[in-house]
Amino acid sequence: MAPREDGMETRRRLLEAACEVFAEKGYRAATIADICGRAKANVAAVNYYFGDKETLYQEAWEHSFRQCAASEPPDPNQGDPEDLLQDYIHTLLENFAEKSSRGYFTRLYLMEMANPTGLVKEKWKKLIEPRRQKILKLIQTIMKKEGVDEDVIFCEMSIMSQCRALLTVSPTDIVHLLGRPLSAEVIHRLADHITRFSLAGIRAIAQKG
Amino acid sequence: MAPREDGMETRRRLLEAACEVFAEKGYRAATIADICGRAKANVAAVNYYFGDKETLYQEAWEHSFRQCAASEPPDPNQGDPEDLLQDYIHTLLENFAEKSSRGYFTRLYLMEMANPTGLVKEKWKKLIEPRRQKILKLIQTIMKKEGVDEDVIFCEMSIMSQCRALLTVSPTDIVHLLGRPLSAEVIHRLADHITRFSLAGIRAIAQKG
Amino acid sequence: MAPREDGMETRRRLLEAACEVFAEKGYRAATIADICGRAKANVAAVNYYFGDKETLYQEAWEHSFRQCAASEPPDPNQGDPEDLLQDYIHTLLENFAEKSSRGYFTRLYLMEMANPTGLVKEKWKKLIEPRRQKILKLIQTIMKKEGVDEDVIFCEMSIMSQCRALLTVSPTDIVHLLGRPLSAEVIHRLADHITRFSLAGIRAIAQKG
Amino acid sequence: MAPREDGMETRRRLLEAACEVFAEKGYRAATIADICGRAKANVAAVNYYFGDKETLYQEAWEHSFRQCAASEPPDPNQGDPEDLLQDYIHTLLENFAEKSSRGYFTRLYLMEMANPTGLVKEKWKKLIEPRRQKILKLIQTIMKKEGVDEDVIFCEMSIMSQCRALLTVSPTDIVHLLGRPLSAEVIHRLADHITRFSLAGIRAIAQKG
DNA sequence: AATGAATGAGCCTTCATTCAT
DNA sequence: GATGAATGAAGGCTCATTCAT
Repeated sequence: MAPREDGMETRRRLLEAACEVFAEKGYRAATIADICGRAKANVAAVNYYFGDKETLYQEAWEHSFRQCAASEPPDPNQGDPEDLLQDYIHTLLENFAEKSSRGYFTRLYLMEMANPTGLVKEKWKKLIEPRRQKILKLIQTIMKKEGVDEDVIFCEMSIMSQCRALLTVSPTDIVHLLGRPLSAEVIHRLADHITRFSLAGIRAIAQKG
Repeated sequence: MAPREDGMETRRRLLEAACEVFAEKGYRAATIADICGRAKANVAAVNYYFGDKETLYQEAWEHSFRQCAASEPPDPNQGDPEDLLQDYIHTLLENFAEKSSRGYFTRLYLMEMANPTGLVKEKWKKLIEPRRQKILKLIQTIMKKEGVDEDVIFCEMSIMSQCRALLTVSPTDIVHLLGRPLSAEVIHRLADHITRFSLAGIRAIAQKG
Repeated sequence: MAPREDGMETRRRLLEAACEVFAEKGYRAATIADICGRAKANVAAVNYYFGDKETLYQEAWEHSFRQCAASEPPDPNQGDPEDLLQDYIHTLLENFAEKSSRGYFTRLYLMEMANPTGLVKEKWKKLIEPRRQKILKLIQTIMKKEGVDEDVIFCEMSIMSQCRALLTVSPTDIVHLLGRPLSAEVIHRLADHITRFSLAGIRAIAQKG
Repeated sequence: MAPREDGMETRRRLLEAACEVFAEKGYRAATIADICGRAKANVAAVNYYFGDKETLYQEAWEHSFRQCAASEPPDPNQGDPEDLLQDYIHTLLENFAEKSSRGYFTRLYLMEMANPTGLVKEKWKKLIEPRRQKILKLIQTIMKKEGVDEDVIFCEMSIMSQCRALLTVSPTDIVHLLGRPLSAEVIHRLADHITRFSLAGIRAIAQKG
């Protein structure tokens, strides 16, 4: 009945749906039936195209990461390091708040951190680590350090954990925490806050010795 | 083999096991059979003592929180606010790093934030909110503000999210991130880092106006 | 703590509660926990006093029957047979409509007919059959027959099934069926109807030959 | 061993088995495992085709009703009303006595009346009520009444409850009650009895005013 | 004598996966 | 190549019953 739509089209829809559902419910709570339903595909489609749920999750993880290219960290040499950090924080937070497909990855990422499935260790190394190295480099530059030492690592942790905080509050809690819904404007102010707070922190750490 | 330990003993064992399993696997992935197995009790014991899995989870949440009493935030009038904050951050991180039962709560807490079950809203209000208010007060004092405004809220978020960062890294990742296992000594240095970083951040925010 | 209240008192309360719950929910849906709860007794009490759920049901069956002594059928020689039948039908219907403990038996009886547990066959023979014989005798007298033949048996069935009809309509359905709640007055009119309808029926059958 | 009978075949077998088991044991006592066993299907088949036990019960209710199409009540204008009533009563009783699948509905119906699950209210309205209206009309015609008043409703109750009486006696009891197994010939005589008894009853009620 | 604690068996349901077409 | 049909394994929950005191 349905025209032969090249197969890869169904596969792509499954991937999109998987990102959506996994990001929404987490690995365990997400069901293949739900994913296939949203992709308007048969329940057997996941096994046909991906083999099993685990593989689908891994593929969805990478897929959502690729969609989210905007969060590519800046090269420390492309401008003033502090400005670059500020821009990156803003981009990251906007990305986190994003409801569209570009926002899936950040949820998948956080869930994996808080409640690891252990399924994406390889992807993590392949996709996350290189970016982290770039951030470390940027912070190192700001701190005017020779290499990436513990201070740099700690500062990166401080900055990134603040950015992630946005993910750990549910929309309803945000109203209570911040007294209003999370508008683009509040996101912007929060990004400013994190930047100002962190640059001061970085400087304090850089000068501590 | 030895029943009749007069009830509350079995109940206590179930609660301990529940904390352990929920903290390890999350609400969904945890099974009653696993919990009862570790508590050396029958699968029906959960129903007998708690009614259902949801109630057990809620009780485990509160139980693990009570075990974690060391995290009681300081009163802003009990000494120099900055010293109090430093002490609190140290206590918190030691608590977080704790592998024993006192450490369960922090994992349960983070999982609930990243992947909410929606089952602990009441407990949250009762247990978490009062402490948060104390921290806000302490930060407000440090910032020499009249009341708790957005700056104070953002600063609290910055500090707490840094402390929680310790939770979002799995033990194996820690080796890669920090280059060595998480010793008490590293925890101490990290607490120092967060304190120094955050006090500088707070000051920068307080003076921004 | 509780004073030693003779034990048999608890047993009696269990029996009352069992009648109530079995009549309300049927054998399967009734739970020992519910019965013991209403009797303010321990869950183990039923097994202690009655051995098991089946025996409790049988005892409750007989107990509720004994409570319901008003439905003792009349002796055909105690007055005008048609008047006696009329009185009996009225008594029966009032009994059926009864909400108090006297009304339990009629529900237990009907449920057993419609959905037999097979547990009360002996009780049935011992308690129900003798009454049935009396009714048959009464009808035989009205029909001026020499003995209990098929006509008499069929007439008894006709009359009793009409009386039982009251049980097969739930309170809410009654509103729709009869257009109003089942008041004592409607019960009375229904008893009049059944009497008039049945006496005419009996006469028609008696004269058919 | 032979799957792929193209779906509806297994579904049909489940429905048949469900009618059988529900009619035999009632809603609560019937188990999905038993039903699937008789339908030679996996326990998960019920969930696959019907979603849950409740829906299966509702579908079985309607299915058994459709099988039982012979019980369509007559139109009062299609002939002599008294003859039509006689024919209908005969049809009904033959239907009730039926041991094959056509007889399931009457048991399901009576069980629902005596021990309501509350699950078939909609089906009841859709399937039972229209028929009842037809019977009421027929009785009204016989009584030469202008409309359906309480007398008509009471007469319908008297007639239908007599017909249903056949259901409330178990096959073994029938031997004791009627002195012999329920042969087609006895059914026929019982139908004659109910007709004669009821027509006399109706006339007595119609003339009472 | 009487009871709170504890258990095992069974039920309904969910869900990833497999199979025949 | 792609899908509807079908299944097995496992989980949560209920409940009558038993046990130790």
